[in-house]
Amino acid sequence: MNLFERTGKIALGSRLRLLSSRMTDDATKIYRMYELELSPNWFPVLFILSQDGAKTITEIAEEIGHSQPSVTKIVKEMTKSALIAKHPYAQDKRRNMVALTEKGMAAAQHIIDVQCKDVDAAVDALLAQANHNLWEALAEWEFLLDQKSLFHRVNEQRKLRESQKVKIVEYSPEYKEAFKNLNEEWISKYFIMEKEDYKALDHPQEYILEPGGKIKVALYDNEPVGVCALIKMKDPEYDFELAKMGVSPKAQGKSIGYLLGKSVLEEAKKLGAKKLYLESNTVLKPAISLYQKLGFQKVAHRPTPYSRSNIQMALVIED
Amino acid sequence: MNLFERTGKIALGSRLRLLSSRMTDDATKIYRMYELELSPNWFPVLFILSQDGAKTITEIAEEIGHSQPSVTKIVKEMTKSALIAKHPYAQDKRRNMVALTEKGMAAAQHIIDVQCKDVDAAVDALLAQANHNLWEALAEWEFLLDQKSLFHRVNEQRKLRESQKVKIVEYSPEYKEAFKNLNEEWISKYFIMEKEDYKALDHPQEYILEPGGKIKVALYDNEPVGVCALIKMKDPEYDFELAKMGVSPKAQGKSIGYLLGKSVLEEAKKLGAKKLYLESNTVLKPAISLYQKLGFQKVAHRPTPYSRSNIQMALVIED
DNA sequence: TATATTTGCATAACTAGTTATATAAATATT
DNA sequence: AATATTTATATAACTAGTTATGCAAATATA
Repeated sequence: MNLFERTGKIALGSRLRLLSSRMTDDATKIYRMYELELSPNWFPVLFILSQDGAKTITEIAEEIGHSQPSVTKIVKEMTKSALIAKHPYAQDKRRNMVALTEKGMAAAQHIIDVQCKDVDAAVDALLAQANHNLWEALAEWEFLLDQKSLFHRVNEQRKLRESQKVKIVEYSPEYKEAFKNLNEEWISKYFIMEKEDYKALDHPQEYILEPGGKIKVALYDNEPVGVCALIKMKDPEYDFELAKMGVSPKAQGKSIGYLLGKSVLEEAKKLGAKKLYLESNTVLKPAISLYQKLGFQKVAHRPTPYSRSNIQMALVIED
Repeated sequence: MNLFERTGKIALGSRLRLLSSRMTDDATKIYRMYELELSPNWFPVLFILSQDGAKTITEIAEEIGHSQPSVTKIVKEMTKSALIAKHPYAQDKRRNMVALTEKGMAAAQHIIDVQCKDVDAAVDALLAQANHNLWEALAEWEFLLDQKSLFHRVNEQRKLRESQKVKIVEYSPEYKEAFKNLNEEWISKYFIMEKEDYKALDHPQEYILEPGGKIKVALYDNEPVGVCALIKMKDPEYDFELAKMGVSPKAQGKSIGYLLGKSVLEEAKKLGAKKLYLESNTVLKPAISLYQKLGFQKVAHRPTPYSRSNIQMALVIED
């Protein structure tokens, strides 16, 4: 069986490279057949100059999707072959206006009138023989990858898979140590532990659960890797505070924060909460964006026992 | 507008290269994300060794479609990373059996079990979003190009286009010189001019046309570039001999010989001929294959006035 | 107006492959 | 058995691009 059928889609890059090198090799032969003394890789530059007239090297590079040094090199070669001439640009001495010479124009005209037509016809005949249109498929991929890169897409898949291995469970005393450690880790990394922290982390039973709050624990391979608390508030406006969310840096990239948040939100809904509150600090950018993703929005400042808090957010729970 | 839409299919190679380099760049990032210390271009070697066990460098190169030096290089790098070990092969000291180490096996297993799955899922999702299936299209192109290369296909188109500029016309005295020159050119290149040649080439009117034969001339840009004669035979078996076919080397690659042959065959049919004959020499390989393409088949030797003739062919004209 | 930043281009060093060629071992031929 | 050819691998030189970096000119900013 074909290598690519065996490896699967992961070899798509290789497969494209192989086909493209095959085409490039044939291109060399094709150019030789038409007896124009030019190298196939000059074509994009030749074409763009024949259509758009004089251009700077940087403009050409942008237009044809090459790097600037690549165009510099091609222009140098084409200048040597007298297809191109450089014209200094009075208004801006850094720029070199690059334009086709008479010979260059003639070559471009010939290649466009004759060679392109033959190649077009040959490729069209090939496309007609195939069930799946390669040309259109390439255009679609360019478009889709512009919107979201392959890296981005693979990363999403990875997260999805990893997050399926994460289990969110109810707090029980066996997680007491994890609850403290996972929070202490980030708090002492960015700030310092405060009195209020010790109260809640050392005595979750008394300070969180008994007053009517909840704690959720994220397990990965049965190890606790994330925690999040829902703390009952004595406030006419808010029912609960989302707090003490900590995720192990070792377990990042598995959407654990999101899964914990979602689970806590569900819990709040079950408990009949109407509005949730949280406090954070703007240096914790990933946390803030997670809160936004969960639906929290910034609210005006209100008194807080934590000195690290410089942003407050709220979420209205919908039915 | 997109460059590729402007240039047309001639830039297919460029388009493939650009997409493949985009994929390769992302592949580097993807490999980094999975924190396996391996380079994406090692993958085909890693994969094939994990599936097929030990192999020589040349075997791997063949399997994955790379050149042997490319595999030598990859194997060297992978050996340095302790993924691969070389085992001398007792029966043949030139060979190096290359196999994965424990570490290599583990890396392969991980990449196949985890990374490939994520990439597969991401690519499948992409393919599902597109109307034209890139993966299938690539497979089809590989198959179609195996059958006939792009160069071959473009050459066919060029010939087709060029041959449309060729006009086949009836002989008239203005072409007398061309008739002689075009034949003398090839005869004196491969053989020497014989008495019979001078008779026919110096006096086409008397020796060919008046006895009931025909001469056709191929014009390109209104210049005679090819000639072919149909000579009446005094033979119970054959009606005409196809002879004195000459095409200018400058006008090759335009299917002129074929067009002349077809035209002469049509003429013979009009004249009620049942069977045609020709004599040639096996050194003239393109001519022999042209005659075969026209339908002529080799027949047993019969007396001939030409010393250069070492093959005889015949064609039965169908109604 | 002096200074900092940005821009356009050239150059160097790198990448991932290629073809051409050298060398030694194995195999075929005389 | 000696010699010629083929095969397996290594190495060198090339290709067509890339990124990184430096320099000078132009533009923005203090």
